[in-house]
Amino acid sequence: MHSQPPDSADLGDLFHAAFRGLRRTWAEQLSPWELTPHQWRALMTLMRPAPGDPMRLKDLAERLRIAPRSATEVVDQLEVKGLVRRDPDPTDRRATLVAATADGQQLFAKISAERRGKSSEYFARLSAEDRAELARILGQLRD
Amino acid sequence: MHSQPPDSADLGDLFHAAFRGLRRTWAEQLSPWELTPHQWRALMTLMRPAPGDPMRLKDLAERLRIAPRSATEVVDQLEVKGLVRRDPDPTDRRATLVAATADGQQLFAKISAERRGKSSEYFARLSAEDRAELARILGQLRD
DNA sequence: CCACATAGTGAGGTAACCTCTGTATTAGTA
DNA sequence: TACTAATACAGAGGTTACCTCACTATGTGG
Repeated sequence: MHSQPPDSADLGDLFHAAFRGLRRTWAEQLSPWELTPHQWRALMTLMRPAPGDPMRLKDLAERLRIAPRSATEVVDQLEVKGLVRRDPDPTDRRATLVAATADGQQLFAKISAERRGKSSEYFARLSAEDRAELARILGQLRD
Repeated sequence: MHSQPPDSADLGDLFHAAFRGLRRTWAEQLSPWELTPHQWRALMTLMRPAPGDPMRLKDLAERLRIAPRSATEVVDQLEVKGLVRRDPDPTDRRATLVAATADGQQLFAKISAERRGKSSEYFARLSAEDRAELARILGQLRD
């Protein structure tokens, strides 16, 4: 009579706890490089299509699923650190193209390697099956 | 050659997206009552053991997995709304006991009912099996 | 009784968002 | 072609949900 199935409250709580754990782990892993998880995600997104490939601020925002204004912000931060560069879009003078600098690309490679090597990955404690399962379920939630 | 397994970056992204969705959904559902998700979680936690049961601020913080100072804050907010009351702990004059007021209990009941009825629950789009699976996997992550 | 720990809070800070407004610039219509 | 509407970005300012550090009032163990 007491083993109620995981209701929404519990799931929400679990989700909340797990997410906070993920954030904390990321923050710790990134702290040696003085990058916040947010900045890392942005840099990663900029590297997605191809390492030096420029992207409009607006598109970056879309991929990060944040408001364009918020993309401006994170690009500002990365620009100050010299990891990305803003260039005017030659085809549209309203737009600015953002691209990772050589420094940015190097840092990205270094951190990626370190993370892969360390396997201090947050999700490492899950089996491969569970990771796949989690990805599948989260995919359903996103839609 | 293109269906790479969900690597950490993807999982992190999926997680991020899903969590933001959850937050947004909650915020929308709670907005008619002018409660933030955080406040709702705190109120819910206070109702956990038993509806009128007082709890030390410190214990509330522990259950919410936040710093005691942050619990002070959310209790302040709920107190202003009259949903929660602070009383001195008779057994320890350093401590304060927090308990949901009658208003708080009523609001909790009303919102709980509404949410259950509406089934506009964020996790409703998942099958029962997937919800259980998700809970199991998230539980492993929390440890 | 004295050192130390503990409970809560004031002060102040940060990350990661947001909206609203304004200014270029481009695109669509008449 | 003129003129209006939409778009891209950034300035200003706000919010949520946290945090640490320092302080005060208590309680506890030697």
